[in-house]
Amino acid sequence: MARKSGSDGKKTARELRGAATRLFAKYGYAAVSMRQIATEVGVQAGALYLYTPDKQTLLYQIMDRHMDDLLDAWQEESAALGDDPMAKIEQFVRFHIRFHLNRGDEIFIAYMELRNLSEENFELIEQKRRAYEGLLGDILKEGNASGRFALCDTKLSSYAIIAMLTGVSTWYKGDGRLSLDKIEEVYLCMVRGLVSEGGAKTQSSR
Amino acid sequence: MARKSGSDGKKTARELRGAATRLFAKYGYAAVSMRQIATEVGVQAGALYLYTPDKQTLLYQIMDRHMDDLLDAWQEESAALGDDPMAKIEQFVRFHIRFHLNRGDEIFIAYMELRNLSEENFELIEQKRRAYEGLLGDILKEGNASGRFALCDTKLSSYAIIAMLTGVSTWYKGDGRLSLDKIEEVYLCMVRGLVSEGGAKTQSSR
DNA sequence: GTCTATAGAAGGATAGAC
DNA sequence: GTCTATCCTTCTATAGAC
Repeated sequence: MARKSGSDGKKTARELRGAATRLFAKYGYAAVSMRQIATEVGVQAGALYLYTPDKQTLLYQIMDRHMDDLLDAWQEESAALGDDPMAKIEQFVRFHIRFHLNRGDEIFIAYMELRNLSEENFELIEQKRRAYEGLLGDILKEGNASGRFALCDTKLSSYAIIAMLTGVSTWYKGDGRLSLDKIEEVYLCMVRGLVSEGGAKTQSSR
Repeated sequence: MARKSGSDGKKTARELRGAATRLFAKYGYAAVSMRQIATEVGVQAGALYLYTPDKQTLLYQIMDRHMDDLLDAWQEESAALGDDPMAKIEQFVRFHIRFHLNRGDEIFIAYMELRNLSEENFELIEQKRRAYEGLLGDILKEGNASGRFALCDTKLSSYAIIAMLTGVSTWYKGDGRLSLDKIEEVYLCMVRGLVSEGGAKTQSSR
């Protein structure tokens, strides 16, 4: 793999993924052409195929890498946590908001472009998506079983929490009236209300 | 406007909107071709342009009609309501879930294809979308002002509630373990938890 | 490693026959 | 009101020069 001076394959590959991520998020996978991506990267369209076999694989790799990052980051973040379900869910809320706000483009793609994955690729991503949702589901189950939570419904509570947390990405603009800390605090407050329905309020450590 | 027997313009126009709605929801606006739509309708591609000036207008009309239906339906549904914010929000929750589950395709389009609207069309739709979200916002403001609710944050609560309610569309399949009634009940329960945080629980009339 | 050139398919939209 | 035929553009992906 001889390399000319002045060119850098690794860098171009990175820029390709970056450009594709930005453009897919902004205009949608189907609406973005390889030519557009090439222009953004600063190379000719044909040159892209040195770095990806096709457009579909480009989409899949963006989503797959995102899911891996997400799952790995939670592994790391949750390692030091004890057994208290309330502490766990608070950590999860903070984690989800923070992680997702830092990656607006990837999130958008992850939620909008599932249907543009090939059948096989969809299955692979869907599996990881379910694994992530299962993390929250497990916390809720534990909390409900131990009596720490009083859920309206375990499964639906997990859907509702994921939906409201992910929804932050749809309106958050870094320049608003609310700091990231304040947003986390408000969502913690709301999630506490959700998991404690019908029972005594448990004030957390925050 | 002479018309041959055996053909029916009104009917074809209706079928065009129906086919476009189904296909846009399933594959995405950008990924669907006019030829595909024509095949679904059962006419030739050229014939579509008797009923719509272009593809963009087709998308806009689907979304605009949907928003009008939504706003009109709430007008009707809320007309008989009194002043109690808790009664209002319960009605809103039921209404939103029921309305949206009956129109999975339109919802999907309304939330996924905003970015494929032209700039002017986007503004028009966005205006109606904000009007709808404002309905919930007003209920929350009233409830908070009267002390009936104890919200973590008025604006964010409305975002969170809309997000969790709309999220139902993403997992609901008419054949699941949960009936529509049960789903409404669970979401009512969760929303009560959300609006009553930190204060005494108010048991509603259900 | 990137370029130009191009194959080959498909797209939106229009014209004119019937 | 619908058809066939077609214009013109754009697309993904490949071939081969440098």
